[in-house]
Amino acid sequence: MSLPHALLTALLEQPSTGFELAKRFDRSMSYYWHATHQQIYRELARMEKSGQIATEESADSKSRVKTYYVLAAGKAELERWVQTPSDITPLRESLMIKLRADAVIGPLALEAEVKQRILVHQQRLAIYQQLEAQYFAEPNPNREMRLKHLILQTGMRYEQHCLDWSNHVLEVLASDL
Amino acid sequence: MSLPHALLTALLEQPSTGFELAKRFDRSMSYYWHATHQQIYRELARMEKSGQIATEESADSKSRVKTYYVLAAGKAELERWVQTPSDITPLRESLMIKLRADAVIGPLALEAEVKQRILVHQQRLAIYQQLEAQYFAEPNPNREMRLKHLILQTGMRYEQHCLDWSNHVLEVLASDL
DNA sequence: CACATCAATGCAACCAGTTGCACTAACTTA
DNA sequence: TAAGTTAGTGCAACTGGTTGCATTGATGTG
Repeated sequence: MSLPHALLTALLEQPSTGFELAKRFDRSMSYYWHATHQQIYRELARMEKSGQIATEESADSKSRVKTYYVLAAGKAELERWVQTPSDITPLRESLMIKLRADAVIGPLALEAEVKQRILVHQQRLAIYQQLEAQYFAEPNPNREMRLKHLILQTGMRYEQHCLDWSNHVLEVLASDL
Repeated sequence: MSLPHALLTALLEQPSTGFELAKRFDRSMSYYWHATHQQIYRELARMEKSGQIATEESADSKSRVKTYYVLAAGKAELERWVQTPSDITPLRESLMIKLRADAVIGPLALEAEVKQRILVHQQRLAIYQQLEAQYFAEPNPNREMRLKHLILQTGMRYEQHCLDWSNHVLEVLASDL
């Protein structure tokens, strides 16, 4: 289970409220680990109970806003987890099932869905390219920035992979007419 | 939710018992849609109740073995589903979280896990190549075989993509010493 | 001032996936 | 023939993820 560790990482970068975390997740992690705000709040409550994180007392006490930060136990847990190999997350790709169904019970007009995906992957790629230009223009980045750049490039590689594949599928489907 | 439709597809190819389905899933679908035998049995029971599949009466009635086959309603449902675009399944890649954690709290010896993954991807690729030689040697395949070959090639492309990426990560991590 | 919108947190119910165990029937081998 | 393995089905309990809704306070606008 990786969500708590993703949250620990995000909180180490920047102590935040649940709401801010949810937003940052959407922006910076949602393409390789998705979480809803509900999951995030539940997980934060659990982690607080187990002593991995704590809330900063807000200046005016009437506010409900909780800013979480990581305790030593939380950082230790993150280090432990990072160094424990985890299983490869199994793929879940419904389009493959559809392709197989199409193979078995005849042409079912999958082109439309593949074309739709091409648009989505192109959009994501464009967003990544923009992020890259925005955050990774620095000529001599430090280790942290080099690794974060690597993560972004991973996303770009993946989207490009999906694009290439989608175009290939369109060719194969077209050759079947 | 794709599991019922994956099962419908598999049952259209070949009426089977739950046990056989579980085995075939492991062999032919597990790399893009994983399911445990528990899920499969539960789902088969649901689909029987809703009239999409039925069980063949076994010759000697004392056997508990149930061979399922697809009813017209099941095939119709599969066709309907294939033609309804589904959302792209969000990625869940814990190694990315580990990389990000490594970027934030310093080197944590990720090389070992990446090297382990390289072995796994190589093994999978080897299995796929063997399957390709075994089932797709035919010079002029029909539409069904062309599409099934495409699905297998998708798996091979994906594993190759993961291999290339893993090697790239090793390089980046090594350049950080 | 009333109304809308956004920031922020959370409950409750549900659904999907996992784990562990238990059972029966057939076949296999010491 | 007793013990072990494999085929085959399934229950129960749990965890993780999703959906829908409710609440509160602040800020903005006709």
